[in-house]
Amino acid sequence: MKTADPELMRAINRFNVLDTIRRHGPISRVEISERSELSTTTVSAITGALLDDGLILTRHEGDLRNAAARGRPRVMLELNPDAARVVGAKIAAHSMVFVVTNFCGEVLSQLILPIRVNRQSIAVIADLIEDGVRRCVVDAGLSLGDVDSICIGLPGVVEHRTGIVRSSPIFRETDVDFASEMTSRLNVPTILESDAHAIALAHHWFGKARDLDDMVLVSLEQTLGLGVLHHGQLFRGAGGLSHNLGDLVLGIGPKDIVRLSALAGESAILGDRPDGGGRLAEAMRLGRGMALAQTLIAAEDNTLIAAATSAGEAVGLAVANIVTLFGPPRVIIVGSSLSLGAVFLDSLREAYRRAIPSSIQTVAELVFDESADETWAQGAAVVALCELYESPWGTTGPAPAL
Amino acid sequence: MKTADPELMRAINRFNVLDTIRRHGPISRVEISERSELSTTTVSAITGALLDDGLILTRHEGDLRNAAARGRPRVMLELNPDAARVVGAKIAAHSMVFVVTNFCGEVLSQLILPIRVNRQSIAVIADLIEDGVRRCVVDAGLSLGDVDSICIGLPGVVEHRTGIVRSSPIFRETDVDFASEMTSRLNVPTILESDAHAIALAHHWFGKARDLDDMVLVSLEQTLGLGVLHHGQLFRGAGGLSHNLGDLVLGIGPKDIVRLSALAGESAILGDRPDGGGRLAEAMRLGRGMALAQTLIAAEDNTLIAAATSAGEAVGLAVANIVTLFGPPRVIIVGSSLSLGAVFLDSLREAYRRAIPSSIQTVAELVFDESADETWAQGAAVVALCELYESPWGTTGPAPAL
DNA sequence: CCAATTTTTCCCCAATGCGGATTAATTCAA
DNA sequence: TTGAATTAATCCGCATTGGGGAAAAATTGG
Repeated sequence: MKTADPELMRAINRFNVLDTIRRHGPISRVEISERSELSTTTVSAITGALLDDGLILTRHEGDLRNAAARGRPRVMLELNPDAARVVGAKIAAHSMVFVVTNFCGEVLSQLILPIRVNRQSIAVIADLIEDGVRRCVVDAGLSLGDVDSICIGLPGVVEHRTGIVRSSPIFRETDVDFASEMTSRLNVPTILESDAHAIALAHHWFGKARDLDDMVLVSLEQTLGLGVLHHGQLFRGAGGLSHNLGDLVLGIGPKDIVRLSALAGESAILGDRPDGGGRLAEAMRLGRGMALAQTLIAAEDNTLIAAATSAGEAVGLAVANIVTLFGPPRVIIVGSSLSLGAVFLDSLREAYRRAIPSSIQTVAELVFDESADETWAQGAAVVALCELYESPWGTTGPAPAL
Repeated sequence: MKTADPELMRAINRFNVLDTIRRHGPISRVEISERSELSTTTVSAITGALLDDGLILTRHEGDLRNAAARGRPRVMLELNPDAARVVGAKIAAHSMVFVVTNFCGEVLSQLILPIRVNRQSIAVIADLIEDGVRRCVVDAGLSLGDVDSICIGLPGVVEHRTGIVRSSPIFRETDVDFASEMTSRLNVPTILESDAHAIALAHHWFGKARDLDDMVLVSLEQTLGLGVLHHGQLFRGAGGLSHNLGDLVLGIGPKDIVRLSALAGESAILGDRPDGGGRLAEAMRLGRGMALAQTLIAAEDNTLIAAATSAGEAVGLAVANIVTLFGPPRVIIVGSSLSLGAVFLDSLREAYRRAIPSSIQTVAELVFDESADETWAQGAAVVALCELYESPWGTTGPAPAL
């Protein structure tokens, strides 16, 4: 258990104030005090320190109170966008996306590399990522020295705490200490996170969960991932494991176990087609599988429609089970499989409707979101920013260890 | 978000010290200091306050160091068993169990009432519980005034935070504010908890999870429940909901959804028998169903063996899915269904073995436990004690509000 | 009986958050 | 233009916390 010294107290309140400023745009000290339930004195002290550290800025306008406001006008505070820069990356089987963001999480530059990293050696993948990071940083008009932190989002089972990739569809090996590898290559603190966790946090900051501190996100990419937000924080299982949704068992067939990934994984939907496999296989290899599938479904490709339908059904059941376990007010479903379109979605919704127990029917709402590629990378950047927000920084406090 | 004042800091450290003393028996101040990473000065101050408050006792013996220990001997500290008394209750369909425990959670008296409360009105159930609590307290040689807190463990979906029973197989109504009802009846602070959460905490304090701060417990009673311990605390979903495992979907049949409760619920295993239903139905009504089932299985009742087998299979799959999601180091499985014996257990283990993904095959170990009835009630008592431990109490601090 | 050793406490310090008084910056009315 | 009213932000002093180092306490070994 963590010992509670004044330093911790400080860190907690400091983080709360900073987070309040981030969430509620330009905001006055009084309002921070109301929202955070800290006294105005304390807020003043903390914002003073944050100003000294250059993490926030004052702005003498934008007071939105009743125009007939008497008295001393409020000074609005907002994040200093230039207080830090981070790099976020999303590595998928057929593409890599990089973004550089400022302290607010706003994208300064982005780089999409449609490169197949699938099953390359670790060294090659690390090379490609290193290159992508460096290029994206240069595109933003910066150098690596200006970057405070890097976060790489990966599919699979990623141990955030230790920076080890337990297993990932894009790695041949397991238990790879990839965070250390990238940190020493780039000479910038680099952390890892599951791609599902990254996009979940992106939705909490910018997307469809801005208003919620509890929610669940299901990502349907090559790998099926899960992100659980609990009291505003990512719920990382014991030891910081991410969740690997594809391994969920949906039923037990006559001969073997039926897993979710076997019904709803990208390769399950698109692969193993008796006819016309050539084009689709080729598209899949290039990461364009879902786009082509959309076209084929529009052309009433019955094999594919059947696959999409059963995939939707499987995901609907899995989501219902997750809602049963976690009872979140909202479930956000993202990922490339959404582009399969109505066939998939209707099937998913219908299966969910049937599977969700009536007692919690109204608890959760389903939300679908087809995020752009860079949103995923932005999510990774947010993971990095979160750590910066919590770090001690600054002028005050005993050890400004940086 | 909670504001971090000195009071909170105090509360955290105080709780840590108290919890360390509870867990590690008679223990010296130095050792507390080592374990909690607080300075000896702070430990001394806190233990001083705890001694003043009468929550702990000194003992001038039992120093287990090297006998040839020089210097001032350590003074051992331990919980004061008489610092408080709580009542824990477990309400099931066919029986109620009450215990009175001391501050250590040791049972002072217990009362088992084999009464069917199933589907009685709320008022009648409340009457029965009130009576049970009063009797059990008297049995312990106490009066209600000596009781500091009461916790009632119930099957179903229980909102601990608000004290509302969302749905329970023993209640006809839903959304019952049962905590208020019992508090006003007994005039002692009364809280609720799901029975699965209660037994999970009991295992953390006294049972098979003493050594772990992360684990999952699956309870197989009339209702199928889940308790998740995360960093030493019960993981309560958003809003403090308990989990209702029985609603999990295991597959989708040709005509309808197949839920876990339909395969592994008590009534699913024992009910709907074409032959010999009379005796079993009668036994079930009296809550002796599982005991009789054990006998029948030993006598090679094939219908029942089949039911137990498929129930085990279903639970095995569900447990595998839960391990996939939470990745706990240990899963404890408890509940009356365990008494079905090897048929059930072997089937469960085999299904689990088949269903658990190979990547996390070694993460979790399965442990089975047939706890006595009073252990469940003791778990409820522990829930009550946990709240007492966290409450401010005492001589120090600004407001000794009691 | 004294030295050595170990535990526990005492004294003082730095840091924190808070309450009340004070200062700052503005609007409104005369 | 000036002063009163009003609201925001800060300053000062207080209580509380935990921590470090010195001192006291309680033993054992010679």
